[in-house]
Amino acid sequence: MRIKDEEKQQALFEATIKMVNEIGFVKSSVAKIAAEAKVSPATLYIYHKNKVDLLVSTYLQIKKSLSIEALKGFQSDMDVYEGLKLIWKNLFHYFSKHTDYFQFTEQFSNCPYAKLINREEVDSYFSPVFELIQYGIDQKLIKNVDFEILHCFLVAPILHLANPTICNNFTVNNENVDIAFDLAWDAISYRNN
Amino acid sequence: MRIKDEEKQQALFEATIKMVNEIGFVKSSVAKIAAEAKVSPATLYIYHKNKVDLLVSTYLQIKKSLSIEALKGFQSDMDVYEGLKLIWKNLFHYFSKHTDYFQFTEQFSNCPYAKLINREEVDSYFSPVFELIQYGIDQKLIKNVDFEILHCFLVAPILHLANPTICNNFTVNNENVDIAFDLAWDAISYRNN
Amino acid sequence: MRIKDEEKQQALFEATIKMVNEIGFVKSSVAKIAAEAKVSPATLYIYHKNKVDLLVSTYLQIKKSLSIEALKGFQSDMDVYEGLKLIWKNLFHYFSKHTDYFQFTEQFSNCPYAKLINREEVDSYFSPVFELIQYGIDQKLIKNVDFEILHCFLVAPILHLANPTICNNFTVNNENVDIAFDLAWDAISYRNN
Amino acid sequence: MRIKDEEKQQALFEATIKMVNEIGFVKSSVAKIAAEAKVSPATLYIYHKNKVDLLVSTYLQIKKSLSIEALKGFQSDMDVYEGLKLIWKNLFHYFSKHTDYFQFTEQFSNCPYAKLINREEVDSYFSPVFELIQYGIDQKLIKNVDFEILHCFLVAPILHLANPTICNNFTVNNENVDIAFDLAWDAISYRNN
DNA sequence: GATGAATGAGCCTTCATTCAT
DNA sequence: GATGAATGAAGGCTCATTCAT
Repeated sequence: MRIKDEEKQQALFEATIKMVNEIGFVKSSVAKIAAEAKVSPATLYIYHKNKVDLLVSTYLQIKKSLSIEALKGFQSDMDVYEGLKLIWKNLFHYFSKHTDYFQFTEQFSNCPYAKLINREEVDSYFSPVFELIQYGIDQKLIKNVDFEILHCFLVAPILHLANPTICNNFTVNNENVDIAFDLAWDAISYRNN
Repeated sequence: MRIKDEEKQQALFEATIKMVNEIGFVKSSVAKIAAEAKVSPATLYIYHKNKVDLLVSTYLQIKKSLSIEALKGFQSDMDVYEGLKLIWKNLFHYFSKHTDYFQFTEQFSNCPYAKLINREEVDSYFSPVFELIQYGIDQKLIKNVDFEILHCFLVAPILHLANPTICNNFTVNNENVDIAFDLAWDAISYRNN
Repeated sequence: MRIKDEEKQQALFEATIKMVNEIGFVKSSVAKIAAEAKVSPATLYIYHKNKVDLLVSTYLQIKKSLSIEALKGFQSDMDVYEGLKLIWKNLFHYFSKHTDYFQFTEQFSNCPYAKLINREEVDSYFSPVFELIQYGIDQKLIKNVDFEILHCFLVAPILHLANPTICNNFTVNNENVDIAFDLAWDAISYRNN
Repeated sequence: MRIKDEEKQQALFEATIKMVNEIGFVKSSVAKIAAEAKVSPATLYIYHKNKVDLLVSTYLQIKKSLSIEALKGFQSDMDVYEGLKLIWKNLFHYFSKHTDYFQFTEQFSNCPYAKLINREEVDSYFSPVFELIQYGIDQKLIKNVDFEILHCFLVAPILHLANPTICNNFTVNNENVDIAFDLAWDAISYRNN
């Protein structure tokens, strides 16, 4: 008996992302993805129940790895400002390094496949961030407004600026990333003037 | 020669949006869209060169109407804060009223069809906003940072908060919209402490 | 607008029977049937909802035409012996003339597709025969036994003898058909010795 | 070298019959049959050259066991009437006990797989019956007509009445079986009135 | 002997588009 | 202009069979 080939699994993961980014969900057929992964279409079905399962699990795998990278170096006793800035920079770094992964998830979250995701589970990967924000609110460092508002000022700008499909006039470098964070911080933090 | 039927045109527009929102680009076939519009597939080709043309022109039509609504009541001599707030509220209002249009464009902009759009043209619909921001910078009311950064803090949060696919715990009402704008304003405006 | 083509319909009917007889249900793909009918696979789906519908409606059409041929020349006031003999001969004649139709129905009735048929409806095509048998019973010309037993002695032998797949040593000619009917008659009729 | 596992062999035999009866030849894939037998598809190929071989040998095995059961208690010096009646009852008994085996063979004999069977060989299993009929003819107890006619009146009714796919209004019990045999006997025997 | 992995070929069906009326 | 019929190509998926362990 042959054993399941980890390389094929990985090749399918990469091929899926590549094809979806290059030609979109609409034209990314199983045949093309399999060809890109140098695997038979039938083989794909050993690793995934069907096409949707392939796409969903690709998405989840990216989100998982993203959450790990996002929290790299983070400690729960960090200063709120420092903590959020670290995560902000980690996210930009991840998106710059894995533009392809990022593009895939953005396309995914904006199409009906998104409904197939258990949002709570994915959110749980990022719970330390949520806790940090809550701590900031409690400490009156962060405005006490609807959580989604805070969350969106901390996340949406990154997704926007790092996304070359949407925003192609922006250069992601240390300076710009720092500047952008300052805007985010000004948005959410208490002014004590 | 009979004249092209304005009603059919409109029916196709609405059907396209409905189908794409319900089942996504992937499964929205010409046949289904035509059926939804109560029109023959062949008829669709009288109004549009091909499927892509149908989608692209649907997108552009929405963007056009969006820009008109966004600028409703705006005057070029407006105060920067007031002007931006007006537009901010107009946008939220439009997205709440036309959730379906909005969803369509979000799905569109995040998939490869977006490459087919002449971005400059669409941006030109919104040029008064850009000019207002630039004026704010010149007047030292708004931070003098990369334009994309400012732009994204003014737009990305709206797209995030108003999008039920992404953000379903947020209630769009006057109070929340005002609060959110204050965060945006704090993000982009000069602090003079 | 083009109109539905009666010839294509008929070509599909014949092609289905031909393929199923030649290579069986297992290997009779939609592609092969369509090719045999000189029609695109897609065209088949204009005339039939799916493959099963094609097979079922082919079966029903044959059964309908069979019932018409079987009852040709039959009158309700006929002598029981003469009536049954007429039908018996009509059936043999039909099966000899349309061996292909016959083979198709036999293969169909013995496989799970048969479950999809509304038996009562098909039986209703043959109701005059059933009434004649019942009349024979009432007149004490035919044994008063379970109806299925009578029915099977009147039908099963024909299906057996006329079926070249099962019975290839038998020559269907007038003499043999008459002889066979005498056996059937002896089976079902009262002996008054 | 380990020895072939008799249990696996048997499991495949049963699984084949079960699947073919439940979903038909068309949908009975090797994978499904193997799964039903709790065996790997690859294992199946140790016991059978290919899929067709599996089906054919399943058919032959049933036919063999059928012939044994059919002739149980039969002796070559039996009275013609008694002999035929014994076999008639044995057949009904077998078909009632092994409805699944029976259904399989009926489906098999009516589809192109039947061509792969060496008919003479299968017939040879039943040669005592044929000899008995011939003896009956010689003794002028049985009509001297084409052998296939006699054969079909002795066999076709059983296959018809015992087959729930074709005939579902008939109750197989001792009384009905006896009555049916009387019809068969009346069909084939000389009348001496 | 036994097995799950692996596969090219083929399955049924739907696709975007054009034809003929 | 409007339409349902028509289609070759391609869609997702499963097939019978073999491979490698």
